[in-house]
Amino acid sequence: MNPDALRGHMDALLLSVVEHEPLHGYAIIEALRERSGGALDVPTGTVYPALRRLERAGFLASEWATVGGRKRRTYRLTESGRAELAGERTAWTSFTSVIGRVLDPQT
Amino acid sequence: MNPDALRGHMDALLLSVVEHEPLHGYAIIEALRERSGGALDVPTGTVYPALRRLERAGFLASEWATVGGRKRRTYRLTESGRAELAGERTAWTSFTSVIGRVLDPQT
DNA sequence: GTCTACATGTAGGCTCTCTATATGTAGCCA
DNA sequence: TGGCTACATATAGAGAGCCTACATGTAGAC
Repeated sequence: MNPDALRGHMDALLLSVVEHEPLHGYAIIEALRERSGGALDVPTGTVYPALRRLERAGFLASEWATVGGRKRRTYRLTESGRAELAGERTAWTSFTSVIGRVLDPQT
Repeated sequence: MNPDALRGHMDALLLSVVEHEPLHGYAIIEALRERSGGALDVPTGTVYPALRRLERAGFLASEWATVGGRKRRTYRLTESGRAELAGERTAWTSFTSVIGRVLDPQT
């Protein structure tokens, strides 16, 4: 997967994966790998800064927890984040429609 | 259309649009706008450098022409570019499949 | 005692797209 | 004559975000 292709879609992926259950960074990476059937293996250097950015933007909220002696920062979707995710899904649909039409014109 | 979303897909768009007929930069911008139903309005500052990059990469070849007193640099797809475009189309299909699966898991 | 899995984080680089600007021709209109 | 719009190409610099590489630490297995 070409890294640049993810540009501008990472937010939607991250928000989507914590939609129904709060997860910490490491678990988010694993969830992305699982949901994508192994195609998405996003490095920590991408995910952690992105999560902080999304929290700053108000789309995520986090709190620390200690599980099995290890510290985790668990992120959950805020109301604002839920709205953002809905918007991202709509944008994704129109995005694929537009690009798809250009790549394979039904002429 | 969020500019970042185009990242990594611009090449495919540009190659696709000159697949069946050579076009010059200005015409390429118009073709993208038409094919996308007006959704894609790519600025010249994006297209011209991108075309040169694709030519340097060997995917496009260009030659100058003068039409109606105006100079045009017309780009055509090379054999290498044709192969690249095919690869980009395959990549696009798997890309949309992967992201789509993460955004809307059929769980 | 070492290795792997778990877990978070930052610094710096890289690349691409965008905005803004520059340059010039052709044609229309007042 | 002057101004406006469409046509046509090009570059400089900014901005953003994803990546590589590195740093740090715990827990458990062998």
